[in-house]
Amino acid sequence: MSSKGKYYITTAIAYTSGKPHIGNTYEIVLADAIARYKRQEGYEVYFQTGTDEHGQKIQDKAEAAGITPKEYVDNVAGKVKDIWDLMNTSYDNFVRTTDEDHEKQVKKIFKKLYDKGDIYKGAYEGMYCVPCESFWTDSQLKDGKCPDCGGPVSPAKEEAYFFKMSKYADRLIEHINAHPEFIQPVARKNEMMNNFLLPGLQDLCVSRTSFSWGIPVDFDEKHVVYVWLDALTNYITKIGYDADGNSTEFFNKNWPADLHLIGKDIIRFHTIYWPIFLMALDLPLPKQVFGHPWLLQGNGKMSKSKGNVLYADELADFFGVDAVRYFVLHEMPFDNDGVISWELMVERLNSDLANTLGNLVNRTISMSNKYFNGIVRDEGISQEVDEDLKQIVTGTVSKVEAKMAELRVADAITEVFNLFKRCNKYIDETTPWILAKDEASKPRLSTVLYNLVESIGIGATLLHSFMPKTSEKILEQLNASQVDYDELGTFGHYENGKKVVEKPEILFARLDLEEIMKKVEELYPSEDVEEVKEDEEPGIDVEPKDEISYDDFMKMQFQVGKIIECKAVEKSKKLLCSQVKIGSQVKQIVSGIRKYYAPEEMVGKKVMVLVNLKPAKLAGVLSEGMLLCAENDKGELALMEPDKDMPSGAEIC
RNA sequence: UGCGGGGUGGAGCAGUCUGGAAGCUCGUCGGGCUCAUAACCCGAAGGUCACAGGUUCAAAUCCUGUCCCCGCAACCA
Repeated sequence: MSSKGKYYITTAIAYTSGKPHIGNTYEIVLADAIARYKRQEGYEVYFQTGTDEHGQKIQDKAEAAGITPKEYVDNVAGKVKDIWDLMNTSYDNFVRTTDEDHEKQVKKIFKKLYDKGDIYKGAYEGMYCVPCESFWTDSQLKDGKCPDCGGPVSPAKEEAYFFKMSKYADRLIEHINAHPEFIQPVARKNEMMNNFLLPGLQDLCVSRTSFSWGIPVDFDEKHVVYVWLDALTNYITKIGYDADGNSTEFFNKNWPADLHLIGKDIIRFHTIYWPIFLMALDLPLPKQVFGHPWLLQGNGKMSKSKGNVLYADELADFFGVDAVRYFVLHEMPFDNDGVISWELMVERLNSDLANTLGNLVNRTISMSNKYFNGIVRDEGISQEVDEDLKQIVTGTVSKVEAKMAELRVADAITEVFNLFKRCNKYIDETTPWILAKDEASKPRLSTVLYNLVESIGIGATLLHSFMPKTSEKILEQLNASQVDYDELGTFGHYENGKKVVEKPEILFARLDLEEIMKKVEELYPSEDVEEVKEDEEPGIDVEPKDEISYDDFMKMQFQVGKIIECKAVEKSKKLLCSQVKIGSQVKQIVSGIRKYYAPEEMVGKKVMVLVNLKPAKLAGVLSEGMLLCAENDKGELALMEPDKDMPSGAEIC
């Protein structure tokens, strides 16, 4: 097979702040499916992935763990790589932003852009919180205090380097308009244009002095290169780019990238900042950036604090690697977030993998053994019904190809499974068990089984990009080899007279949902705490605050307030504005409880009020106090009402 | 409130750009079959395509307005 040219594909590099969950893993599997398919098609594929290892967060985490940042990222990068390997992903290069060659080039790139005048030294201005070492804009401040720690902030300036984004904006707008395929899915294009490009780009801060775990700016060592210029450049540095003009042959061959596969949250950085960096370096832009949707967990977003994070390795323990690959590849909508849960996994595995595919292979091999001792031979006794089968089977490759060209991987898999479904139907149409009863129809039966084996062989070949191990297992059992890609549109590759394996191996055993759920609960005992309602309430823990003195406590005035009027704040989704009678006076208090209380039901309630809180405006409405609420771990709120009736104004102490 | 996404048979989605017989998967019900992992095959029920106007011979699709949901952002004192 002659080469169709090069294909350079990358994933985003994973941030090494912790072990990647199934949502992160989805990206590498998706990239792998595309890479494998392109290879099968005959492209010379280069597939790069890796880890992003600098930044404050990592420095902090390492410090907390009492190890050096490098030790910390070595550990996490190892975990990332282990999961990528477990998922059987065929990357060619696993890069790390702490690699020496990368760091060297980033320094050079920074210098080059500085010399060119695209990077200039300026100052980052804003309100600064000393303990948090963070800058905040006025709008980020909470009541004039640091939103993180609530401490005081003061105006400050931090010296920083900036990149002149605006200089290249027009060129980028032109490029995006001229290349509608550049940003995928297309809907994202308008988002980028309307939100960022057309209103005018702000210069981007590309250095920091507030932490040290990064690549130093080599002509100004107290600065480190800030994330994007460090991370994005891996796409060029790690294939041989040299800022001094001595880039390798390999780089010249592979750049520009054919596809950057990334999450939808970082589309902006890949379709605006990255192209502009490349323009500044006089390099061509990547051909396509695809921002894939998110994989979410059934009951809400995956989050570590909720303890409902799914990890690829745990899923693989239950279902096997290829089943997990199948799920994430097939169940993700093209431009909508997808959902994963144990229940859905079991359902897909049973209906698609066990029933449709596994059972098909199993029954075909069983029949071959039963009727012909495993020998597969086309006796040339064709009937009309064969034609439709052959047409579907040989037509699948072009359908898959069309879907893959649009990166619609889920649809491509569906096409492959349609082939298998057609085979199941063919068995019913030809009723081999009836043919077997009559010696005279044995030749026909032989042809039927040949057609099945051949069809499954073609299907298994097409399945290889998505489920490589399963594909190999099927071919092994058929005693067949992969059909050459260019031959997939024709029928009759299986060599007459070959023998399938004697005992078919179950590819995917049907699973019992209840059993799986039982095991899941054993694995996550914390989860069934929620299930057991009858038992004593587990209670929740919150972040402890610093001890306060009795004087501190006495500074706060709590009173019973009676809500005499309440309405929704129009400009807001969350806020209610209440008139609260406290003794003889009436205060207006705004609270973010609209989700839990209707304005009508608020009226008449007697609630606990923090009275002497400094008034502030919320959504433009003045609020002169705070209605106190209890909050559970889901963030649901409940007002505090006195246990016995108390007059408004009664002090709470 | 701003930006974005969405509202299509019980569930999850496609179809909307480029109007032209409402489709897929799962589930449910009925039937068939027995080679196979209680699987496979066939059939059926079930939808005012959020709502209201408009354009058109024709609208899920185009235009106008409204309602609801989700994410992000601002305010959740």
